[in-house]
Order: sequence, then C-alpha cells, then structure tokens
Amino acid sequence: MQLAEAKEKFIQEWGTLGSKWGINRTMAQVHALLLISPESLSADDIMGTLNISRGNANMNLRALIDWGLVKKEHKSGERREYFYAEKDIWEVAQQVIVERRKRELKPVLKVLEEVKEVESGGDEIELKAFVDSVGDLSKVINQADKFLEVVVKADRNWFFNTLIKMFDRSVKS
Amino acid sequence: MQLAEAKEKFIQEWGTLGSKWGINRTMAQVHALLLISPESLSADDIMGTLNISRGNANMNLRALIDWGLVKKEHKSGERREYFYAEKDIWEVAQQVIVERRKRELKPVLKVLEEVKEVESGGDEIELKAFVDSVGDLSKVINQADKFLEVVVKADRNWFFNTLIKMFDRSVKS
DNA sequence: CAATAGTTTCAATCATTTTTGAAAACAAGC
DNA sequence: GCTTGTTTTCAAAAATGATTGAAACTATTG
Repeated sequence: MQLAEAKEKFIQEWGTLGSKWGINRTMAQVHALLLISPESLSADDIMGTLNISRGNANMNLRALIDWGLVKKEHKSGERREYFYAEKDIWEVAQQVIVERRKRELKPVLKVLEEVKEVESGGDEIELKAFVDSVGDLSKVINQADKFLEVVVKADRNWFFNTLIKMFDRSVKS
Repeated sequence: MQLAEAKEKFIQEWGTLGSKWGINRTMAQVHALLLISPESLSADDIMGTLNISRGNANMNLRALIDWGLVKKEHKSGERREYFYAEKDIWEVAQQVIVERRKRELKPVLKVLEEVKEVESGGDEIELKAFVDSVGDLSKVINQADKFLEVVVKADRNWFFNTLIKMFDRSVKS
C-alpha cells in the first residue's frame, strides 16, 4: 500500500471509530490527520486535505483544542496559525479519559445519587427494584470511575506493568 | 422525590448517556425502563411509558436482544410477548464489553495492522511519522483490548479485589 | 489608520439518523 | 382455512446533528 492510500484509510477509519463513540466524525478525522503529520498544519492545509469548509475546520479545531488534544503554534514571520496534535498516545488517552469523566461520568453519577433518594410511597416491590438497580449501577460506575482516576494519575510504566501482572494472574488461575 | 419522578429522571439520564456513547437514545431508555421494572413488560407497556411507536419499540427491543441485554418471555396463557433485562450490572457490563470489542475494537485493530504495512516510497520523514503514530496507537489499543478481555473472562470478586489492590498501590507510591 | 490576511461566528442548508404508522406477515384458536 | 391478536417490516416523514459560506470580527503590516 502506498503512503497516501494508507493515510486516507487511517483517517477514514479513525473518523468511523469516533462516530461510533459519540465523537463527531470530522473532529476525529482532523485529529487523525494531525496525528500522522510530522509538521503542524494550517487551517487551509486541513480544509484542503479533508475537503471541508473553513467554518467546519475551525469549529472542529477549537473542539480538539478544548479537549486538550491539539495545540496552536504561531510560526515566526508567518501570520496564520498552525495546529499540531499531542503525539504521545498515552497522553492522548489520559486526556480523553479526563474529559469524558468530567463531561459524562460525573453528571450521571450525580443524577444516580439524586434518584436513589426516592421516597418510599406506594408499591414497595417497585421501589426496591428501582433502588437496587440504581444502587448496583452506581456501584459499578463508581468503580469504573475510580479505576479511570488511577489511570490518569498513573505513571505509564507502573500502569502497564500492573496490567501485565493482572493478565498473568488471570491466565494462571 | 417520588418514585415516578425518579424513574423518569433515571430513564432520561440513561438515554442521554447512551447517546453520548454512540448508543441510540431510545434503545438506552428502553433498557433503563426494563432495568428498573421488577416484572417483565410487553411492547405495549413500553410504548405507553416511553411514548414511542410500536415500530420503534420493536426495533429497539430487537437491538437490545441482539446485544444480549434483554430476553423474551412467553407467559403461559398469554399471547403477547414480554421482555425483561438482565439485572446483574456486572453481567451487563461484561456483555457490553464483549459486543463493543467485537463490533468496534477488532475492526479498527485490523485496519491499523493493514495500514502499518505501508510501502516505503517518497518522503521518509512523513513515512516515519505515519508508521510511528499508527504503531503507538495500535499498541495502546491492543493493551486496552487485552485488558477488556481479562475483564470479560474474570470472576467479579477476583477482579474487584485486584482493582482495589491497584488503588492502594497507586495511593501509597 | 487603512489595507490586508486571517479567524470566528452563525443562520441557512444539507445529510444522516431516528421515528412513525400502516401494511404484511405470523401464529394461535376455533 | 378463517378470524383475531400480535409482531415485524419498511418507505416516508420528522428530528437531529453536521456543514457551509458569507459577513463580522481581530490582528498585523506598512
């Protein structure tokens, strides 16, 4: 496969994956493009490569900056802005976890706590089913949240070593 | 808060969370409703509670069955079908991991392997940037995939104990 | 400060996804 | 094999989400 074809395929696939996980397809594609570019790119470069409008490029670049995945660069002597992605995938993963935890996990945990405080009223069986389900859910999501907190605070070497130990244990037992 | 209000709020929130993670809002709501219902429900119950059409209810129920999160029940003497959700959240989580790994992680890993086989052609710096990025990505996603494999195979007690040990270690060091 | 180069915004448009509802298919009972 | 109650399908409509493009805005330069 030629480099151009491989790049194209990678960008498309990253866009598809993003869209399946609630991330705007174009945003994921812009991210993919910047990930594989050794040099930082201008808005025009991105518009040209991905065949998108200026407004679209701008919006998705801002969103990526907002997620902490892309940064601006001002080249000296140049008037226009250039953009580059964080290339260290461990950093990228941590950043995505930080943001999704903040934006999506925390709010849902808050609501679960709220609805658990339901008053006892009519049907006790219904009430119990509700409180039990919500309680279990909140336990598991809290567990996942704590785990992700460890991931974002962890040193990558410690973390990967720990994971590997987990795999070994699970294989042996 | 009254039970009815709490249920409504929970269903809405679960729908919102689903839609942020690439799961049809209504599908998530149907799942939420079945999760908190002590009894299995008919399509009409679901249509009525969520104010959705018969076709919509049917489609999303099928999808949930396809994901292994909901099952049909034929009540004796009754002609219509009833539906109930797997209530054990650990089972639910495992099932979701199984499906998303199969549907989304495996395909992307396959494509990453493919595009890594790019031929050396023109610009070596570009080529290296591409191969490095894709290689790192594939390493991290593979790691995550392996971890999830452990999760779905794991006994819940062993797994949670292991996680707790991880937290302790990460706090101490 | 006027001209120029570039960025940002946002109402209108376009594309995609979801939902509806009615018809077809199916199944059970008579 | 007809009737009745139910589920399934799917084309069309509605809703949602993404994209455009042009105008407004901002910053830089001479």
